[in-house]
Amino acid sequence: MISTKGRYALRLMIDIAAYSSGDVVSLKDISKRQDVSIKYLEQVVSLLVKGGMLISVRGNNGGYLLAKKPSDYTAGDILRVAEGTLAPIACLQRDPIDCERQDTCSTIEFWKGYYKVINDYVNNITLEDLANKEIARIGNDYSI
Amino acid sequence: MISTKGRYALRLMIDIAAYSSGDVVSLKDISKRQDVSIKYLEQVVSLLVKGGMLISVRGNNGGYLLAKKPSDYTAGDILRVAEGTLAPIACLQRDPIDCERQDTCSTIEFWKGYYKVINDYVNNITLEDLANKEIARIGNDYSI
DNA sequence: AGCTATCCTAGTAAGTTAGTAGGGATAAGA
DNA sequence: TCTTATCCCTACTAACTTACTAGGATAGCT
Repeated sequence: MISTKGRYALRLMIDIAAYSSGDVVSLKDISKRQDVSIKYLEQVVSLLVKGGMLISVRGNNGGYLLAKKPSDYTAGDILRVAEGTLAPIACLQRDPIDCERQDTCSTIEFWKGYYKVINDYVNNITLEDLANKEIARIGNDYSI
Repeated sequence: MISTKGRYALRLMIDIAAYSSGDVVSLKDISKRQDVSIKYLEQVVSLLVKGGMLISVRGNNGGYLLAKKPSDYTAGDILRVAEGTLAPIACLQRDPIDCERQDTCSTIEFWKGYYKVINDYVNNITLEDLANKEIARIGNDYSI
């Protein structure tokens, strides 16, 4: 299963994409909207900064900015930075495959295919796609 | 990630499909071929018997038999019995979805799609497909 | 009865998860 | 310059999961 690190990372990126209008977004605000403690978000966001997904601005009135346009991130990029890997089994984590049983393994092709459908899915959904849904939702709520 | 329970369950089912010719296959033999301890296989196989995937025969010369034709199992059937669920996030485990944030969740549709591509993949590969590859491999090895 | 299987329950070391906690560094604004 | 809001970094921990090992009960063939 995808851990909270990956799930929160995705929500955090969507939140920044949806609520930033060029200026920084603080963890305090994200924490309120996403209902996750600032302290835990700090750890999640740290992975995203190190992974080049976000730019941080320190000091008073600091916060985070997207490093790229929302359309330039895929869900896969974000999840891989937060989760480490999306591989279903350990021996697929590295390319070329690192497994001594490889030649006699009756399931490796099956797992490669499994990994491929996941990658094809997450690599074809952008942060823009996800953020647009969120923006639409916020819009709908306001209009009630 | 898929745990050893799921991975071994798949290999165990393929092993039985490939090596049984109507008669039972013992854990002792599977253990040798798959290089997994009998004691651990006992636990894996127990899930498969309870899940209706295998029929067990006790006593001397006992072992296990497929409950159905190899073409009547999908990889998904086997993995779900061994792993419990293939859902990427907890709130998708039950249908209908069991999550209080559901209406305001900006990622639920993304995760539903993620789950769907996995299910589509594993539900369209049968044990027969997997066992045929293994049988071909054994054949190739013998012919060297 | 004895042998060889499956069956069932318990235990456990190591690792992971999902956080909390404390304090330091930095920069804007009063 | 001082305060304060913010990010940054490390450590800690309770609960859970994983990947087994171990011991003994049960069943059935010879």
